[in-house]
Amino acid sequence: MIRILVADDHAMFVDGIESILKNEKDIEVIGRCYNGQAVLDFLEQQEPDIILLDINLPDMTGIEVSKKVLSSHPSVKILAISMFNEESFVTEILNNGAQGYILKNTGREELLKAIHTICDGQTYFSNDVTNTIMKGLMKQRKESNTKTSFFPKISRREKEVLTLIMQEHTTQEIADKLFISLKTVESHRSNLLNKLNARNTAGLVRIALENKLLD
Amino acid sequence: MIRILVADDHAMFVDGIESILKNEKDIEVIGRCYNGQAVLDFLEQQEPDIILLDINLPDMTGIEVSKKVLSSHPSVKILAISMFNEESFVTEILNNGAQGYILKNTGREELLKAIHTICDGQTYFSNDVTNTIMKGLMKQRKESNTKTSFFPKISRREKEVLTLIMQEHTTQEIADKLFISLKTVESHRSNLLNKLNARNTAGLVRIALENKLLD
DNA sequence: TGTTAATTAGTGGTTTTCCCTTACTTTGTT
DNA sequence: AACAAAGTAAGGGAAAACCACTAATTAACA
Repeated sequence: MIRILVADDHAMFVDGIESILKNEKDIEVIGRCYNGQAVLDFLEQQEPDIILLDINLPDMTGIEVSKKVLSSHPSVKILAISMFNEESFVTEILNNGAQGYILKNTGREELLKAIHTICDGQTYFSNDVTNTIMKGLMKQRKESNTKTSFFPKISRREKEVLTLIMQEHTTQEIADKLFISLKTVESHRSNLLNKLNARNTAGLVRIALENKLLD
Repeated sequence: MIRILVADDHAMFVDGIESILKNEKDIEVIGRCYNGQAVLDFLEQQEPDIILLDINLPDMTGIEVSKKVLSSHPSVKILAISMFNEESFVTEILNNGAQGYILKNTGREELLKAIHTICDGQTYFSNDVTNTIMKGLMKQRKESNTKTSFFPKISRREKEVLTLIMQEHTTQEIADKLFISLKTVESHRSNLLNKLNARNTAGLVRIALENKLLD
């Protein structure tokens, strides 16, 4: 028997879910919650196998709920449900412990399939969601390519200096390694700050990493 | 008519693909290549609609081939094919322009579906592959949670200071923002250097970004 | 209710980084 | 070849970061 807790602030939707699930012999809805706090309170009393968790609850986001639930009850499985097929939502909640993600327009068949799959310890995502994720993966490429071109070109020497800066070497150490004067390295640093629009070393390192200027 | 170039160093496999495709009226195999350079040479003469690209070619990786092909022929679509359902391979080639990724144990039906889908400008991934990606997405979380534990815990205040450091603020500015003394911020900086095992600001920022200590 | 960890702040000094300016050299373009 | 633009190289002086040490107050937690 799979014991399920439904967490969603729209009563109508919760009813819909329940009416779908009550015909299933091996599934039992053991509770319903209309906000995040109610979920946490419920877990103090009983532990369900799966939580059907809407990611847009009134008091806290599904991500917060997921985090808190798993830190106190790590064996509980979470199936995220949402109106929105938004890449940021999906990745966020997956990175915070959800075993699956389905959309609210999901039909009866798919809902049952998702529940059983997750109960078996596997993961489940509806097709729309996987498509979104995949597109997101590929979008990264285009964005990083266009972003990179915003910066002026970094010269060979500047790249060497920047690499050594990121390896935590001081200006003096870099000068010794490159067999040039301390003052020359300082010039390169200064030019790097201008080119990358950074105020100091912290910005230099951050911008270099965020834009993958080295490699 | 969809014009296809098959690139794989295993002749047997290329034969198999061709025998599947020759029964299709709307698909024509216009060439076969046994290494990456041959693909680039072929494109000088003719431009296919889709390249079925093995990611393990003898002379260069599928990623390199994909990069070069798309920089000179951006309208060509690439369907990556591989023996291995390895997350790193998949994400790598998706970030370098492939429109799809299927495994070599893929059947006739799925191959044709993938070709048609990609030809329509959409993307296609076999189910095994999407599962792998999704698992990878979730693994990030676990790994980062365990990796993080290598470092001593960073306190709330230290986190605030670190955030402001990464935003290129000076110690004085941070002190003003947090309404504490310059010397206090210096203490926090010093503690951060110790905790994260960094020699200077550069290391602080790099380690913080590489290990996603903030968010 | 202790004990530990965090936050705060100080003295006083050293090292490192940053800014502004000046040359000389390389590179690319007309 | 001529010229501009960019790269490389340095100097002095100011600002910022780092270091070692001490130490009081507060929060966390078992």
